[in-house]
Amino acid sequence: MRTRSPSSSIVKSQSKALLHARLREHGLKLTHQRELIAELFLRQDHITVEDLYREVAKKDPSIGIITVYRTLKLLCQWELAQERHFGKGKTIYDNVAQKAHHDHLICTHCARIIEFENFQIEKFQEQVARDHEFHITFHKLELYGLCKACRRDDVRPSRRSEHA
Amino acid sequence: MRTRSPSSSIVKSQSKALLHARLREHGLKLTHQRELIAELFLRQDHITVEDLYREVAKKDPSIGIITVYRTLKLLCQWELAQERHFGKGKTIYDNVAQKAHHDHLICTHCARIIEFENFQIEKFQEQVARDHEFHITFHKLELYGLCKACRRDDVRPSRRSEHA
DNA sequence: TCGAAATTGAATTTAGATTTCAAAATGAGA
DNA sequence: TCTCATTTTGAAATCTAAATTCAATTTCGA
Ligand SMILES: [Mn+2]
Ligand SMILES: [Mn+2]
Ligand SMILES: [Zn+2]
Ligand SMILES: [Zn+2]
Repeated sequence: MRTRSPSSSIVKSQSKALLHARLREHGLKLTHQRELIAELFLRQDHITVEDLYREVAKKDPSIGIITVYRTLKLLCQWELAQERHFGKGKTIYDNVAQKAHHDHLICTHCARIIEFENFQIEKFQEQVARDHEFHITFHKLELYGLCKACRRDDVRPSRRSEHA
Repeated sequence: MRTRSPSSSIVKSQSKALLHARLREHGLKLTHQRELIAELFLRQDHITVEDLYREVAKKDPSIGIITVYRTLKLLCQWELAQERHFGKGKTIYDNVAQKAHHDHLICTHCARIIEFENFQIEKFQEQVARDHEFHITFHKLELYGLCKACRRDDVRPSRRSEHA
């Protein structure tokens, strides 16, 4: 992980300004729903619609999950978010507002997601593409397995079940 | 692509023997539905349930798509098939009966899938894992872009629409 | 403040996949 | 070859994530 999310109050003011700017650019309206959803989304790294909806509902239970879907779609269009499909489950939205391209290590035991980038891998990807006269526009590299914490747990099988 | 599917008649007899052996091992019954579905599946590289169902229906329209789902699930359990989720669309079933691990180049224009393997990339993946004290159990590397044919077409925009 | 235009939330729909269940088939043993 | 317990099948129903529809509400520039 290269970038760390800045402190909550900075995120809050920055994300509000960012959101307002993007909305104006596109002739869209600033609603309190969009404001809250974007603020909570931009405060974290990776989240599902369901989980973000739950967070949103804590602050304003009148907001519908469908508005969460729609707001995340907007954030994707503006490249503040990116859809990810790890495993076969629900879509995970990656907060890429302060991040460059990166790939992921995904723990199949506790669902932790670790970000990384490796330029050597990317160079060999280009080599593979050249060999096949292929032109890469984007790529996904996902490494699944056990994170540091879950590897430790593995030697104590009794603790396995306390993980998601 | 390292392995090429052998000629149809060899595949047919081989796949029937293979299927029969696996079914016996697991105390399951050899039905003509399973025989046809497996034979047609093992004859190609990558296919969706829908497309395989269409192939099956040409030979025996009485077979239900649900049996195609169920048979592919069996083939996956026996590691003759593997589910892949390219893009966000339907599941693609990869015929891995004669293949070792490999990754994919996916053309976003014509949907062509090219298989490759690159040991240097895999080595750097292990390096990344070591850096994060992570233990990789499996991975996915997908390179999206334009294949050789579609790059050529791109300089003649009028031909674009003839592709899927 | 007004009012056109955008946005919202609930209900409905879609799409892919899974589950349920009665009828049909398979195949081991007689 | 016949019997019959067990497995398998196909259709329909169900499930889940996500998209669409639409009347009511909100936003924001004039
Ligand atoms: Mn990420
Ligand atoms: Mn493949
Ligand atoms: Zn873990
Ligand atoms: Zn192509």
